[in-house]
Amino acid sequence: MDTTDEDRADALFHALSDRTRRDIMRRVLAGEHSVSSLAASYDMSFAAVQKHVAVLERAGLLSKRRSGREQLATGEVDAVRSVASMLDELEAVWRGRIDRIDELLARSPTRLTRFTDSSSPDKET
Amino acid sequence: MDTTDEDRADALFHALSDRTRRDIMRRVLAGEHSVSSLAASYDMSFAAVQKHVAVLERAGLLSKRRSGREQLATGEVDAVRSVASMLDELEAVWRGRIDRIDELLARSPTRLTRFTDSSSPDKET
DNA sequence: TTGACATACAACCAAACGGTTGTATATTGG
DNA sequence: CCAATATACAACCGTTTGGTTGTATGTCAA
Repeated sequence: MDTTDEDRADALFHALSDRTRRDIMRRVLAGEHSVSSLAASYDMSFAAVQKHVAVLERAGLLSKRRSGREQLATGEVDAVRSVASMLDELEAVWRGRIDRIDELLARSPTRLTRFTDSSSPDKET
Repeated sequence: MDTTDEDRADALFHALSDRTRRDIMRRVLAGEHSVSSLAASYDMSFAAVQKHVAVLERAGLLSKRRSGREQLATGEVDAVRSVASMLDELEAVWRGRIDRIDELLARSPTRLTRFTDSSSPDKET
C-alpha cells in the first residue's frame, strides 16, 4: 500500500536486473568478498564494480564490513527472500483467479465448457 | 551458463522493476484485461501503458489474444515462477555457505568461535 | 615516512528508459 | 459507408543507467 514499499520493490528488482550484479550476489551469498577481489572477476574498471556493489547495498541486498583497508561484502539472504515473497504474492493473485473460475464452474456446471483455455494451464492449487 | 538465460533474466527483472508494470501483472494474473481497460487505470497516456504491456509481453510475463478489436492480456504465471526459481537458486548458494561453515565447525570444533557473526543469521537449513 | 594498496567519489559520455504527441491501421455498430 | 473505438508505432525529450577516467582519502608494511 505504502509508496515506500513500492520504492523498495523498484530498487530490489532494478538491482537484480543486471547480470553483473546478479553474479556479485552469487559470490557474496557464498561468502564474504572484498570489493577489489570482486572487481578482479570482471572485465570492467574497479569503479564500475564498486558502483554495482553500491547499487546492491542501497537496495539492501548486501552489507559491507570494514576489515583493515578492505571492505568485505556479504549477501543479505533476507532481502532475497523478500523479493521471492513478492513473487509469491503475484502467484497468489493468479491462484485467486483459478479459484474464481472453479467457483463459476461449480455454480453452473454444464454451461461453461472449455473455459480454461490452453494458455492458462490448470495446475495444482 | 548460457548468455541467453542471462538475457531472459535481465528482461524479467527489468520488466518487474517498474511499479506500474507490477500493478499490471497483478491485474492480468487475476484475469484477462484489454490494453485500453488497463490504460484507464493509470494516470498516463494510452501509449505509455501500451509500452508497459509490450515490455511485459517481450519478457514473457504476459501474452495477448485478439478478441475483435480488443487485445486481451493475460498473466503468464510460469514466467513469474521462473523468476522465483532464480531467487531460490540464490538462496541455495547462501545455504551452501552455511553448510560449509558447519562442516568447518565439525572438523575443528574449538578453534573457530563466533565465526558466524551477527550479520549472518543462522536459520534453518 | 613513504609508497603501495583499497576504497570512495566526481565528472563525463553514450545508450536505454519512461513518458509525451501524432499518425496509421483494423474492427465494430448504426 | 462512416464514425467511433482499440491498437500499434514512430518521433521526440528529459532523466537514469552503466560504463569510463581522474582525483582524494585512508590503511598497511617496510
